[in-house]
Amino acid sequence: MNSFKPVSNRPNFNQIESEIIKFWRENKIFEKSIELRESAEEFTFFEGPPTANGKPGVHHVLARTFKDLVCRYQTMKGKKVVRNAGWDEHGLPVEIEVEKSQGFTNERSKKEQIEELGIERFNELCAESTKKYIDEWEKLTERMAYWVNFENAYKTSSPQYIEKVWSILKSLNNKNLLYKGNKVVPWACDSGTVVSQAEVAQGYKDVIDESAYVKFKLTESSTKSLKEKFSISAEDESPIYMLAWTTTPWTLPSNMALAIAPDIEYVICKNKESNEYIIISQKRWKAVLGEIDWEVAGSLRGKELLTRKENKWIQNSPKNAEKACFKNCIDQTLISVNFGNNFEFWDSVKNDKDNSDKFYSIEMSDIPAFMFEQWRKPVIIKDLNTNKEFKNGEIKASSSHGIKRLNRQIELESITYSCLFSENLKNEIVSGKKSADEIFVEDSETSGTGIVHIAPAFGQDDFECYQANGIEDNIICAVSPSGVFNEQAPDFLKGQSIFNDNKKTGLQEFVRINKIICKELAERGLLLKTEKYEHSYPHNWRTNNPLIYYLRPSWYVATSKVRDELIAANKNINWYPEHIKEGRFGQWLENNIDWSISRERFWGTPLPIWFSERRFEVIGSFAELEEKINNFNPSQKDLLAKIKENPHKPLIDQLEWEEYGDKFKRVPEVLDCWFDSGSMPVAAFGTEPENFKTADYICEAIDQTRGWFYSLLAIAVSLSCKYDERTHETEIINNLRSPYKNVLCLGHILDKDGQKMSKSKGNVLNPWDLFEKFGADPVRWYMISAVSAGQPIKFDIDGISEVMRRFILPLWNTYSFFVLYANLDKITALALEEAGEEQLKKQVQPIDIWITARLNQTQKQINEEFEKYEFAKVAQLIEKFVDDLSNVWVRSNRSRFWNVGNSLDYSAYLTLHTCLMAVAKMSAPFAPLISEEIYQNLKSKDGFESIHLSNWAEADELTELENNLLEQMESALEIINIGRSLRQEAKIKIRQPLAQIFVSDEFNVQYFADLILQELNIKELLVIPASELENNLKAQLNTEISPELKAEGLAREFIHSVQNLRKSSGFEVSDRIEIKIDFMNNIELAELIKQKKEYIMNEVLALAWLEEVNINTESKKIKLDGFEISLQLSKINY
RNA sequence: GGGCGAUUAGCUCAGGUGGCUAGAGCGCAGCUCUGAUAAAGCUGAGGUCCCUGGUUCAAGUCCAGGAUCGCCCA
Repeated sequence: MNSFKPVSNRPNFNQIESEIIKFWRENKIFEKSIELRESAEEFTFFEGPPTANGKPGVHHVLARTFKDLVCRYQTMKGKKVVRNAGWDEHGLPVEIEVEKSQGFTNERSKKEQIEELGIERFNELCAESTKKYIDEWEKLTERMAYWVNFENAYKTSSPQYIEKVWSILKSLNNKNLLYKGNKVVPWACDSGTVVSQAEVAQGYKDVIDESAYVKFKLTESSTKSLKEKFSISAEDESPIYMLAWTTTPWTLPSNMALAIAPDIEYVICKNKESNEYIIISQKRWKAVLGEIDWEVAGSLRGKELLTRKENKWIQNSPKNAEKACFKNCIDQTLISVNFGNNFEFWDSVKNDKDNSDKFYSIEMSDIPAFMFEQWRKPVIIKDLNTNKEFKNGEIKASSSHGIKRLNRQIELESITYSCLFSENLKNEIVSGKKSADEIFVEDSETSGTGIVHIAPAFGQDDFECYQANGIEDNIICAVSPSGVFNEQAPDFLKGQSIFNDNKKTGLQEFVRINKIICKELAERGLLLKTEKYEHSYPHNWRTNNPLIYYLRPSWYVATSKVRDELIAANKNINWYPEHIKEGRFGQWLENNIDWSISRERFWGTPLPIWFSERRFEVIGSFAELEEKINNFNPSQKDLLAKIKENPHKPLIDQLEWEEYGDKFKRVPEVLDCWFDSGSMPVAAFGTEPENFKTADYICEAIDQTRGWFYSLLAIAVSLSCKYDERTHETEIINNLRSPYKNVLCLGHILDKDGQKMSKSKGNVLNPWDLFEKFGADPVRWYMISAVSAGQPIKFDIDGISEVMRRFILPLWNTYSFFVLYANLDKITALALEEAGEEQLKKQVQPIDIWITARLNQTQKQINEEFEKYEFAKVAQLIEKFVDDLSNVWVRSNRSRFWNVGNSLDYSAYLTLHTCLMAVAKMSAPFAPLISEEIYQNLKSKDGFESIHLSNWAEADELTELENNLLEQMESALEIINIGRSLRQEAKIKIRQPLAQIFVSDEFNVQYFADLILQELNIKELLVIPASELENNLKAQLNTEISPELKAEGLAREFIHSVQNLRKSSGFEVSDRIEIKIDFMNNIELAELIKQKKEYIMNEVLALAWLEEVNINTESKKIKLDGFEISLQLSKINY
């Protein structure tokens, strides 16, 4: 009977792994791995919920590999690692999937088609769609050996989850961080819906529109002050116009401002006949106005057009930003090391024309140190208090160094102009934060005028420019959602559609309305000219009608109010790779704007906001809703009961009540699904919003910096803060903490040529195929070791084969070697344990201690790298150890396992057993299946039920002897290499034994001289002083070959030929043979060979030796020392 | 347009805080060993460290500018 289960040396990992998985399932090993640690410290992991309405792909395998390995590692480290799955069930992707499956056509509005089907039915289909692939996901997850609890999975569409999300929204509202605002979105007037960005991208078409050059007349006072600036006589009473260019004249009735850019050069031109003045960019006046009728009367930069009123620095934090009111300002960005108010010093530094290196010393605690990020001139600033030096360019604004970004606010006196269609109303010209050059093609030579017409209702840039410049008036939007001019429009437009149908195509266009508006402007003397302009314009890809950008009401979380707190919370997060922290994620936080959380869609968490004409109320739970209904509309009790089961649209939209005269209805929107998943630290655990749970570890791909990583942090931080509307201060009311401590941010998977994987390119890999061909562990190992985590990975199937050849198979071969001989020697795991110390002491050899030391060393290194999340390095270290084990230790100790009736070499078995068990354990988080297989076979009966229930190994300190042996082995391996190259140089094969090797005394070869002699086939090793070696060599050979050595060499040469013949004849290793030899009259050679006859026969397992002349049949000619002889082998039974 | 990352051998990738002759695996070529036998080892060739400037005694590494590729956001 075998002690160990026999191991195939041609393993089918797919099958082996599947059996391990079955073993885990049947014995509930995953459950036990948590129960076992019941009272242990917790290590919390959050699973980012995937949308399960598609099949999982290799990128999911990648993320899950890295999720799993940390959890397994921490479990083995003794932590209790609870990990529940999660499903993101809401959102647009699900809706689109259902639209497709319903065969909704593109010709008609999808909104209409959904309403035709019924929102109730539609949402039912959405709910079903998310369940469709859950089975597939669970199977793949199990097969790839990702341990996660599906039974306790959180689901974002479950009533319990939705209720907790509501409680968050209510809490945010209580903290004054929820508000209703506006957002400019792509809008389809024909179907009355928002169009997603992805759909917009599909619908761009080239169209020709009538563009207009429009004259905006300055008010009297602005005309006067500008004339002063341009040194134009005050007696000249001609009007001044600003010239703006637009491709959408239909937005002109909604004009609210003009934007200019600080650094564009503007000219004021005078018409030679009419004497009127026009301001336009210097680069464009000739092309637009022409030199025939116009001449330049002066020029100024954009920032000089506006009068400087005040000059101050402010910190660009949301609090100050609000107070400072960015009205009409030009700002420059500085970095402050220490906040203060001595600006003259810095201006003088900046204006110093000397370009040589300067050393400015100041006391930074007293005087502010501002550094222009854009400074070209090298400047070193020394803080006299701390003696710390700062170079400009070295410091970047980052909250982590206490260095803040400052803006220079130059408040400007505004220029005002008369509204186009109502001379009594005035608008302003703005410049500064978001100005013309950012909105428009910067100071173009080919189009525009350098002055941009701002209609905040019809462009995101316009809207931001308007808001950023702090103009607080209500936004004019003269067009209704259906595309008809409303009561805000001038009389001649009211009630007219902005569209007309093209007579040929039947499609909508702006041609008619643009003509009407231009005609009116011309009559008012405000139109310079029109021009046909061809440009790319977004269209509704379903109906082919033009889209407009349109201001829609939207609900926001005021995350910009907690920007500093977000940045502060980020400080305590460990990011892997580290650059994400201050880079991609940090930058994103620094530029944080309010989060628009409402979506005009159907399938999502309904916003729990009910509004009346006077106010709105946020409902935080079903109980609150019940209270409202009980008190104010008991007739809907039954409805409410249904809603508690399924709180989705459309049912919930019917809930309404009248409270002391206020009629409350629900807002129709649903919630951004990122808010759902970001709520998970509260909603998945059912805690109170402020007591959200914190993960020790999360892991997703890099696209989640703007997705889940952000939504988690934004919600958690907002819940920890409160905004005071009166003082405009944000106050931290809770411990400010991030909902996660460590984030591993993975790169994307690309195909082997670096192309994105996509269905259309046909380069998508199916994980199942990979598992079947290689097994899950080799795939996991490849993903971990191919690149350092965080880099994009070029996924190459050949890379998996390489992992197989480089690591998995050598490990497996070593394992199979052990089992093969242990079984022959009837050694059991128990016997090894019992033999223990004493046997070891008797039989231990230096090389055993060496490999154990290597093991210890490796363990120590990987423990360190694991803590640093350097998993690729861990894999590398394990690979190197297995290489040493297989190619150094096993290779030179094989004979110890060929027990020929002697006493067993327990030390050899013990050493190899120890190493294999240790490798299995250290690989267990990466390759959980194969390591389990090895563990199960090698463990003794009272071992752990599973390797994943066992404990992670700590490294012992190396003893002096161990350190010494590590060093000696390095020397020995080096000498062996030198010896081999010396042999090659002297053209003497290793088969030819040599008498001596001389080794420099710089090497210590006390313990491994035998190893060197064995590997190099040399009889004697002599250590001599380095000075006695020729040519500074570190070792030298005695290349004299005595007749005795010659005979031995020939014998080995002969053996080599016989072995090759054995192999090519297809004999088994253990087959016994008969040799027939024809020496072909080479008498001397024959004599030499025959001297070693016994040795040779023994080596090649020959039982018979026949010397014949003229062997004909099947004989094989071989060359030996330049002479030819003939051989014939045959198998014999014994 | 903005942000982030990457660019090192034929291929895939390592190379904190500047420091000997820039490394590994694969591939290629040559050689070797074989009682782990469709396994294994050794040696070699192969580099303008993307380019240009700068700092330094010293730059793959730091700084500035540029090129190309990728990702994210407009």
